[in-house]
Amino acid sequence: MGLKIYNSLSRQLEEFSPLMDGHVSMYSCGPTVYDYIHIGNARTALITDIIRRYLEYRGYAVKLVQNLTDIDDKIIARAKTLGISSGQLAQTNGKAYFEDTQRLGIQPADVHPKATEHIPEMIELIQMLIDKGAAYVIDGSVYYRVNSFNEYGKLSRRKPEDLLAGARVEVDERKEDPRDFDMWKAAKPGEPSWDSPWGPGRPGWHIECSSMAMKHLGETIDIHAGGEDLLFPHHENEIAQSELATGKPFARYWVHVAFLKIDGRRMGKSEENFIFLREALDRYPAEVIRHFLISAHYRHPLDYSLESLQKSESALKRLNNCLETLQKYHEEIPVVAEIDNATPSNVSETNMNLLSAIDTMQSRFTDAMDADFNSAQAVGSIFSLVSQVNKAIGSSNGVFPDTFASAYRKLTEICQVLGIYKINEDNTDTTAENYDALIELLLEIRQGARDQKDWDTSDKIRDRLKQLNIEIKDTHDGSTWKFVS
RNA sequence: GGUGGCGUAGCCAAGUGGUAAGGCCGGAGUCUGCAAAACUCCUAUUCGUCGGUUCGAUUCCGACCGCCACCUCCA
Repeated sequence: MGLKIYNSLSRQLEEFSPLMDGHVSMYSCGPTVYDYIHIGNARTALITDIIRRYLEYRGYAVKLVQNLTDIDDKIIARAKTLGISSGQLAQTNGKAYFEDTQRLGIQPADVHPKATEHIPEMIELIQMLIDKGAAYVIDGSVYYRVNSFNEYGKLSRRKPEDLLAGARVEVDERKEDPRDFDMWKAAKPGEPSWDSPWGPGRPGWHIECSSMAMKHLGETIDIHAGGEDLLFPHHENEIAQSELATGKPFARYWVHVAFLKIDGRRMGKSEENFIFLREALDRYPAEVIRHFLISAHYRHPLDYSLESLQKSESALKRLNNCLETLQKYHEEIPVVAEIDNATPSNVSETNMNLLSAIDTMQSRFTDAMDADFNSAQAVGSIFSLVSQVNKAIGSSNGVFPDTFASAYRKLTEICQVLGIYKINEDNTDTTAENYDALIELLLEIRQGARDQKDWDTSDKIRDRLKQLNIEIKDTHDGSTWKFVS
């Protein structure tokens, strides 16, 4: 059983096989940086991140390119109201984009090309299209002649007459065909511009992706991802430009991420119903937001609500509790010892069951992700094992520490692919170390009180520590503590 | 008008031509000095409605109802 991807181009689930054995080239349409990104934008970025992580987990070498649209009408307009330059605005928001996505645990792409740094490449591509008769110049702007590409509409399945019937197509009398779109926009007075053979101007949106994808990944790329709203016209136009220029398929697998909704409607910037990713990150740990965003399959709409985030928070707490309990086995058992854990004569049924549950989780996880990156199902496989582990810990008769250690390693390995466990682990540990001795002392005193059934003192210590976000649990093996938020 | 999608327990959400993963919330227990955590049991003979195909459909087909999106910038 291999990996299958739903290809928007064929509208079918297809067996995935990259152009070059073992290597995957992937392009993801990035943000237009006129503002911070909202959680809806983050969904697409996160799915891209997880597809990449999973492909790597499966052994592929992935090259991911994600563009930054740093010049367009909205940037110009926003910069004007703020009284700063477009460049300044783009730079500030571009920086913010990386801050936000990295807080969410999204790994940077291998290349993050900016439109303004690829003007010559775009001019070259436009010129090529003019030379081929696929574009025409009017008043310093260059338009793509949709009629010159007879496969136009193959991605979105739109027929010319359908488009014309829609009353919402902007009528520009200068264009030969209402469907034609601009690849180069002549600058109006006062607008930022770049020199070109057709006069000063700036690139159109679609040309930048064609040009930068081909520059960094070649004429044919394996996977092209983006939000479903980009399917038309953006991706349709990318195909038209690129394929007419090269005569080769532009992207082999088109992946489109469904919308994040809020109150049943699409979360969108023009809707003004969005929540910035950074706002959400201030309220919830990154893992919680990630868990929420992958709790439905990427091709299905997902509704944002406080309640949903809380559900994810509770679910993740369950996962964390389990892993924290397992962690000590992992720390006590050297990894090498794990290899030979088959055997002993006194091997219990619980132990056997747990071992097989670990294998089951592994294969169910892979099957789920192989089925067009079904993250919701994949998460289910993880929680099934969590349940098994908890039962085994509860009974704990005849379960080898090795088995628990092995469960810990497998679970954390899988969680890494989805990024739902300690993705930004680094700072908390040193803080914990500093507190360690101090809290151990308090726990010792408390244990003394408990031995004398002095519950007042015992509970006081627990309650006061709780106020300091330190939670104590009494178990059979003594008391444990941890930071909570 | 054109195109596409969705409707599964109180909520969120997988899934399959043979009778429903997982999570959350709630209730009752077990454990515990009490908490916390965990465990057990309870919570869909049923998958929007009505028909059809089939030995059998939630899963295939058709109609209908409801919701959403794209066709204009938007992940």
